[in-house]
Amino acid sequence: MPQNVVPLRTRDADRTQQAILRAAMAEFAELGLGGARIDAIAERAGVNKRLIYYYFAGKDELFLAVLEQTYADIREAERELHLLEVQPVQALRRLVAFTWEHYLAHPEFLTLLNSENLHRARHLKQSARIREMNSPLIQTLGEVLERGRSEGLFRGGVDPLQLYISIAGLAYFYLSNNHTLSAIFGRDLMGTKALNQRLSHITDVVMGYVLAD
Amino acid sequence: MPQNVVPLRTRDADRTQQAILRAAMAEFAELGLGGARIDAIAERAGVNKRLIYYYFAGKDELFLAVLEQTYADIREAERELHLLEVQPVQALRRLVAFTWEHYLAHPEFLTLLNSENLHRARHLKQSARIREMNSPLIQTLGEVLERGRSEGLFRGGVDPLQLYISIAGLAYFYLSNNHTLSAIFGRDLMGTKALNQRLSHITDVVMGYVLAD
DNA sequence: CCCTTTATTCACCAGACAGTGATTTGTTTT
DNA sequence: AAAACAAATCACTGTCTGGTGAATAAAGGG
Repeated sequence: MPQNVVPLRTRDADRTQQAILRAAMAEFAELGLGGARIDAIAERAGVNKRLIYYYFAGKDELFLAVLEQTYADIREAERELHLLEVQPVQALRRLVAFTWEHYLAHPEFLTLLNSENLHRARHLKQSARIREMNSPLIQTLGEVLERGRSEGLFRGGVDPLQLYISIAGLAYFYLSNNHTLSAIFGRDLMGTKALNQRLSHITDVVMGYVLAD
Repeated sequence: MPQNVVPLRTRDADRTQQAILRAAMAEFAELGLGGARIDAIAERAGVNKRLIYYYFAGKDELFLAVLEQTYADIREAERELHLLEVQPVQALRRLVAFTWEHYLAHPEFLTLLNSENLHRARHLKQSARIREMNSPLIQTLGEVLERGRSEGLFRGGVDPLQLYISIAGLAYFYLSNNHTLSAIFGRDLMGTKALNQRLSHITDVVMGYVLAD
């Protein structure tokens, strides 16, 4: 019987680090940076607490590692968009739907960002890695807008960063604040039908703004 | 010399409670519910810590009291809008500007809401007071939209709640996430010029969507 | 002026929490 | 198989933190 080339190991630095990172992401997303507990992360990961300090220096460094991982995931997904390979109108619709669906599928991203903003982005500002991951999305969106304008489809003078922030905000606020919104307005916002209506509304808002009259 | 009708008192339940509430609002807004410290609130308020437990039962109850105060303030401000006394187009522009300016002037509202949503609105859900403060704004907005439609100015089929959430989201996301956004995109978002551009953009987005072609 | 009520202070606690030095145990190298 | 290294465990700590029981002092009423 041939032995595995990579034998099952009882100790595995990679596996342990991944377990810590995943556990930390869940803990930070649920409770925020302030509410998260290092002991809880260790328990979630099934790992001795000391290892968190062995692989990551401390709580703040661990939080930054989680943020970096989350941004890497989003950049990875953005790369699959291929906005320049379709018509401008379709490209914009695709960007709206992608943003909506990504936030919907990754609610932890929303709460992690909220935490980081509460702390005035002090972790992000220290991160060279995230600055290197600089997204080409804004520039791509600028090209889409310019192409649509030259074809007479879109209005001119649209700042791509403003539009990007608007698309994100239209999705983000609804999903991030759904608990207080539905508590106050007494309407279910997270059912399948409501979610579809929201995506449809967001798309209408964005297209209504961008399309030439 | 006539004695003051309301003499200067060294003890004053009202004044103490207000001081605690204000201090708590600042502390919760800066650090979130998890990061806020009762001792720090007592110190900010210049009040013995024990009084926090005397007037408010505990940390969670104090947080709820702050939330209720914040909502009361916003309802108060909304009452000054008089959306039904002006033309539909002007009414909508006024609502957009009001929302933007209120968030800008009250950044604590944004972080308090983020905290409450992190906790799945568990404080708000317990609050009878906030449910009583039910905002007539959505209904008013519905009337504005209907009036505009009947005059042929606005498109039909606009859900007032969806639109309200969109207006809020367009303002909220930009202001609440400005730290991470400017860290990532390397652009100042909080200068006077940038803020004016944002309000202008938001207004364009909303009007572009609502106005009939 | 005393008595009741209410606002405020004081001293304290039990558990939680981030972080660490020393040690053991498994894996790889020689 | 022994030495060298890396991964994981153990035992512990100083401080912080939300919360509380009891004492004290000011206001107000009769």
